[in-house]
Amino acid sequence: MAASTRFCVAVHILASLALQRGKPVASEEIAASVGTNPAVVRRLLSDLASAGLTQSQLGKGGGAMLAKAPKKISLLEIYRAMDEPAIVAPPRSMPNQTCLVGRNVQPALRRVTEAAEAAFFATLAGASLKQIVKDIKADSMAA
Amino acid sequence: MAASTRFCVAVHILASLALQRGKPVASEEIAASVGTNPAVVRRLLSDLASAGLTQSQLGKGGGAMLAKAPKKISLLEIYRAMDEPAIVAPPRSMPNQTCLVGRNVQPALRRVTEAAEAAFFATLAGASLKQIVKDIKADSMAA
DNA sequence: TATTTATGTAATCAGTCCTATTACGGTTTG
DNA sequence: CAAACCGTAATAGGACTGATTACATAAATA
Repeated sequence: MAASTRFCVAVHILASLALQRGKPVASEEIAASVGTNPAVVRRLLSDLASAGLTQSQLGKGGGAMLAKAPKKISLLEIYRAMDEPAIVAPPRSMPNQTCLVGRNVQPALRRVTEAAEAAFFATLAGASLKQIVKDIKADSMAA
Repeated sequence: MAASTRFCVAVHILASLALQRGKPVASEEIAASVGTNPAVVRRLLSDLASAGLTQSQLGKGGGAMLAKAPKKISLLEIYRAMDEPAIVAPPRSMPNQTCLVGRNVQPALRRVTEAAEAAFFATLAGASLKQIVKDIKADSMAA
């Protein structure tokens, strides 16, 4: 699978914005930190803005800014904004419905996987962008 | 992303074996229940055998069987046997190491994502193949 | 022993998704 | 009006999935 790296990059972007405290940051500047193309950053920023996490200022001197305080942005919100697919992907072809197992395995399994995904999300919900920013600063102190 | 469906299919396969109570089941028969190609089933079975969850009998009248009791097979073991990639994929290109954020975001983020993945795995570890089989039977009763 | 049935594995192919890149229209500042 | 910047679409290269075919090997059986 070519797994999506969007979530990690989105966190990187938001952390960069948080460290600028309201000053608009150009997509080109962010892209230089992430190590990717400005258009990629703008595309992610577009999704983050739709989710209400950022806002952009057009025109000269413009750029992206946080729309909420870092403390109020949970990692789950960021994850959701990326519209990632389910962690556990169901089979592509329909199982044989005339078979006892084929008819019932996937619903039975889904009950467990949904609980597991919920546990995953709950952990992300418990961490905020502020914590990430704090960790970034702490790492810089230690070095 | 073309997410992997291997885990769900593997559970389907193992549930089919569990319901046969030790009688070897041919890959063709399993494939008919799953709705896929026998070679796909054999490939998954190969991974499951490597993980010690199944064993195969070659030759005429052969097929696959469980190597352990359903009660002793957790969904986490099955998931691990599929060798799925990490749930949260790190960026492909290295962030700019001369930048405070670029240097430190990913390690900081990883601490949280590892905790989230651990929560996901813990839930899978708490469920066994036996439960799935029981649910399958229960569903058939209800219908 | 020859035949039949099955597994194990490799090779290939089409389809899908991801990221990078280019391009261009629209917006705001100066 | 010119410059800087965003928003979005289109395209291309790479990577991974699952389906399929093929074939060597192993075990049961007549």
